[in-house]
Amino acid sequence: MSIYDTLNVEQKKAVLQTEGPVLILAGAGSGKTRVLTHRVAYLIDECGVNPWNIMAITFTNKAAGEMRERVDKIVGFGSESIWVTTFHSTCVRILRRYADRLGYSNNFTIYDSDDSKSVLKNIVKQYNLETRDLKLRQIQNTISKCKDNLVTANSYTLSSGNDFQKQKIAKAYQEYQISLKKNNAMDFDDLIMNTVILFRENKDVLENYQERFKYIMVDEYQDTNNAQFELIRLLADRYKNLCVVGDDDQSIYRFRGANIRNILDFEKNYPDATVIKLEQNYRSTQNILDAANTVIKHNRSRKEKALWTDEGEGSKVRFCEFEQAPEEANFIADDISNKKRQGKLSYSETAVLYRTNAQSRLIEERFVMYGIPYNVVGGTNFYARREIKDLLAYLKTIDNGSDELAVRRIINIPKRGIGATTLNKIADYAGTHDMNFYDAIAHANEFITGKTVDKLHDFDLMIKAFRAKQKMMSLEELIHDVIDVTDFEEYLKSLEDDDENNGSQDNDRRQNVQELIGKVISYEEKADEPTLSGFLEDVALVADIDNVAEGDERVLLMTLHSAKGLEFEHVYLAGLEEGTFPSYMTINAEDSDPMAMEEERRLAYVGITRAKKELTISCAHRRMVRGSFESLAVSRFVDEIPERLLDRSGSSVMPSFLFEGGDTIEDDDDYDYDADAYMPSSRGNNTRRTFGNSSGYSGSSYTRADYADRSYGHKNFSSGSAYNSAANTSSRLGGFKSNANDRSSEKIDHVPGSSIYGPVGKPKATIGRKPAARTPVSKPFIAGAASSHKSAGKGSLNGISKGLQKPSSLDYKEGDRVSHIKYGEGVVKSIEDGARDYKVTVEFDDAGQKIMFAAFAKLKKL
DNA sequence: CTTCGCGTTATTTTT
DNA sequence: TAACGCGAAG
Repeated sequence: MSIYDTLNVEQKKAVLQTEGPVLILAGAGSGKTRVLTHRVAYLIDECGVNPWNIMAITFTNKAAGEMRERVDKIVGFGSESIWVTTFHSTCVRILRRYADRLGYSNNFTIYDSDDSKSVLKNIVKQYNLETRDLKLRQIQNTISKCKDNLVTANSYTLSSGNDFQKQKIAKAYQEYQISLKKNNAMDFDDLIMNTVILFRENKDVLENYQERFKYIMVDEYQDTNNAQFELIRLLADRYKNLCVVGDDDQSIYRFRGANIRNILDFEKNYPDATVIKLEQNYRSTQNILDAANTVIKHNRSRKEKALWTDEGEGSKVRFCEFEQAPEEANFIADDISNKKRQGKLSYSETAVLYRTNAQSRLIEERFVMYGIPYNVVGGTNFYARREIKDLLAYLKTIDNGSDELAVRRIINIPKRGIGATTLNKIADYAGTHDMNFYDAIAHANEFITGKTVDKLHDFDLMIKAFRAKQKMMSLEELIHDVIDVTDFEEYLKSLEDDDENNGSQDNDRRQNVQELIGKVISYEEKADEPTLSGFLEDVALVADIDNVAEGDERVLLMTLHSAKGLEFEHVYLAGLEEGTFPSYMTINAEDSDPMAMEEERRLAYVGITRAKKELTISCAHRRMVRGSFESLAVSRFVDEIPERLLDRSGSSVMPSFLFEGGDTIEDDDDYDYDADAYMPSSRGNNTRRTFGNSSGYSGSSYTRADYADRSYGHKNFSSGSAYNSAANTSSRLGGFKSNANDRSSEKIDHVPGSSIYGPVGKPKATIGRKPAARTPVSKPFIAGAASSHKSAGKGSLNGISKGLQKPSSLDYKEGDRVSHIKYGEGVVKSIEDGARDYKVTVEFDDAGQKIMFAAFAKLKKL
């Protein structure tokens, strides 16, 4: 029996059809990766194709990595010479060889969207291009869209005609490209477009690659944009052995230029294409598939198909409605923790999906309270974090002096007293003397006087020293040296003080730096010939999802977009409300752009089909949206699921009378922390049911007494919870909280209209412990790097263990003399209770006054 | 040059 | 809500 006998009829057909264009319409969970890998094996083993001639393209490194792994397993020999990569890295590889043909040097840098935004910002400012109805963001989007469609700056300019707005954008586009070239940089979109241009203008290069890639496979084809389509078309033009795999129902990247017509019109572009539909699903239960099928049926632009399984019905899709968003979050945490305790679920097989990243916050808070370990995928990309970008800018400057953006970023980090005026002078000089920004610094004495010259000179010397050292050092040593020489620690400290002051607590910065070092180390281990440029390139093309470690005993929180391609036994789809999902942007644009709603629906389809065994959908009728409260109706996508598939018994909607009267929630900024004062519990007998339709209110059977009763249920919760922080427990007894770490006690009673929502005004009332910091305590990238190396952050620092780590007291107090490893001895001036840790102010004998975190400062009492 | 504080404003998804 | 930009003051 051969490996191909394990495939079903359609899958087999897809594997055996090796010649000519092939379109595989692979529904969610239909085993497309299996098909692709088997197809590769078949080409090599049975058709005698040289692995060298095979290319498989995906969108994310993660997908590429998985494919690579599986191909390696199934292909005996030579699998390493198959190109299994992403679109972007494919293009980088090609451009590294031939960028000179486009007037770039081959060691060009890659700009992420932040980088390109700041380049654009300068241009927009310089030429006064921003107006009331033309914002930077819009300009950036338009330029990006142009590139997705292979419209160059010149052709856009020609097409702008008399349109004033277009002319402005055209000017920005032109100048932007000039800047990029001057900086020897390409943005993400350039990578694709420039490769296409390279191919179009250099027949020899194109032919070279056409000969090489005789068999091309493209995964997630529904997400290709026009430039990617053209890239593939060119490459496959000679042999036409192009196999694309995708699912039009999972096309969710239109906003990024993906063109669903690429997959819908494949047969038009390749009339002799073989089309194969994979509809048997090996992932989910029939109920889940039915829900997905009926929802997606509401779309018009799609190829008819329906998923089925022979795995059986499974349980119904649970739909739970809540009055307030925090209740919803609480329900999810409670439900997961119950099921976990009963052995019905494993964290690693559980995910919470939502439409927007902002929604993770409430859920994280609850997870911390319940002690549920989790990872948040997405949000701010690791490499977009300030301290990481700063360090990378140093490395970029050392690597490639023509990257003005990088130089500008670090020239005054840490503060060196080099300000805007000086930067402008440097830029002017560079401009008039036709040299790049960094090189102009060496001529500072020609256009600047006084102390600033010395400062610039020092900076220049420092960079040059790094460059010299780089030749003798490993990358790891280099980055350590940069951190030492620049006193980066001190800089981080100042950042963390800021973090505290403005309430944002993105302060795992030190850990992030450790993480970056870990990535440097693992890069050096895995790369054949590690170079600084190589590292920077690796780093430029990673997405957050790439670092998600599987099998971690953690619940994953992520957006629906990030979840594509993944599967979990238990999936919680949160925030199914009109305005949240579908997003209000889409609803507003419904008339002018009906396709947007279809895309939103596909997103719902993606979400539903992530679930293997159990799907729980939830919504809240009121939710805080950018600072104010909004009332929201149940999402149309819920209504599109047939009633027979739904189990609505978990709902818990508060009666509307609680919101009547003068006590408007909008006025109360403590609301979101205090919501658990009325938190219902699905445990025990306290669960109430809401009957009737999705409006939620009409069927409510609550009374005031019920409500009080539910608050009582709250107490049950705390004693039975796995989370046993003293602070947390005490908060629930009799409505008083008495938290050792809190400065005051506030009464919380359960009477509607008074302080259910907490006292008005500052200081913020906190129940139990303080809410989770905005930034999750542990990040996916930690797991990623930790698995590859022994780097810091490896520990089991999930939300809760960190929460409990906080010492209940310090062994020193105000007025005590303490010693610090770096600053020597001093006197404690004050101790303040910060969100995560104590903030200690110390007046050092030599170093002066410093504010530091207790856990980090490791002060010793004398 | 740097810091602070105020007013404004923008809100989706991200390779 | 939070991030940003701007102007004024140190």
